[in-house]
Amino acid sequence: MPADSKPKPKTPGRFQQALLKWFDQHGRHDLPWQQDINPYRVWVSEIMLQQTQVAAVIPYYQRFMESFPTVEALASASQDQVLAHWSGLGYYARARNLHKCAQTVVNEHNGEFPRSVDALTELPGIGRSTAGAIASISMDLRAAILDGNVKRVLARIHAVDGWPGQTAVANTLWEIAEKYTPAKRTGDYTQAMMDLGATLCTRAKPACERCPFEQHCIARAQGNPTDYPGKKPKKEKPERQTTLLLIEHDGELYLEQRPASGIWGGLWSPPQLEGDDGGEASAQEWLAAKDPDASEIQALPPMRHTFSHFHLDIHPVWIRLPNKPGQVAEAASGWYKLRQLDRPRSGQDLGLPAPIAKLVKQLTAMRAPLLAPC
DNA sequence: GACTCGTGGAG
DNA sequence: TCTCCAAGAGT
Repeated sequence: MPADSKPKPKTPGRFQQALLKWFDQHGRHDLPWQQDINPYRVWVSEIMLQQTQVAAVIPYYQRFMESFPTVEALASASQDQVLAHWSGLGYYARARNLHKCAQTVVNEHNGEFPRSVDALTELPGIGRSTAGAIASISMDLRAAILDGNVKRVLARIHAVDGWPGQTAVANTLWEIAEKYTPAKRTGDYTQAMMDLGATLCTRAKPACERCPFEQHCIARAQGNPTDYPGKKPKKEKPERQTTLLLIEHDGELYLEQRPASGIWGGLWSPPQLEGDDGGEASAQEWLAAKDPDASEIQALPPMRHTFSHFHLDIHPVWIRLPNKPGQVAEAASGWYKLRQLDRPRSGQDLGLPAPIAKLVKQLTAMRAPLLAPC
């Protein structure tokens, strides 16, 4: 059934008033990015919050703002520094785009974020919804958003069928979102919709009895709010294997920087042998070609890791080079040498992927006596 | 439109 | 242990 033929909820004016009243009483007003609001702070928060829950973002946001309090500070930082602050948060293209965007704002916009949705969308990492959030929350412009919370709330109120990943469904939701977005208190309205979705109109157990729209929600009337929005079609996750070479020499672990794009782009990791069947045999082969004199090699327990679109079995191999590191050390001349194995996520100016950080921590625990901090 | 891109919490 | 998916955007 097309959304247009369905009964419509209350008029926009009533809708917004009810929502804002609820927001004033029950909304969240103490989040870090709701203090000292300006375009820079809101922008950083919105990027961090993409596909990431509030609780996970808060400590990252605070550390980030402490190190990069202004767009100028961020623009003049190195990419390694930025990625180090993002380490463990995931979706690292966000950090690379964030850095690039800061430099664009400083160099081409006089250090000021452009004051329109269209101009904001031109910037790297800022799409339609994030632009709407920045414009409405930090600039008090009338601009709509359509994040996961708003999609869920609107899909339920209007009983919009289908998965929002489909363009037609998304277009329908955008239309509704634009229609409801008020010209006054737009920032509060935006926050209110997200708060409603995050705290009350939740995915699994919506608290309809506390919702300001209870009497006007079609999905509630139908008795099946959790059927909205429609689910994403399932897909099989392919299996991948990798051998991770934990090469240690003279109390240091060798790390190489990953390619700028792709998974963990720009982050640092022990060298990987990708696409093989994994394990000690392939590591032996690799090592033999590089350094016949290598002393000790030991396979560690494999780690299974699930990404959003594939499974990865990591086969770590621990290689301890003799005092004369030979050709491996030569090959590794451009590599980073990690000394503070016990603190892979602090006091460093480069980023490590979360599973790698964990592994390094484990490795340290195994051989702590030999690798005391210098 | 279909893929790619992380991580941790919830169930 | 496994699936699902959260304040999406880029290719």
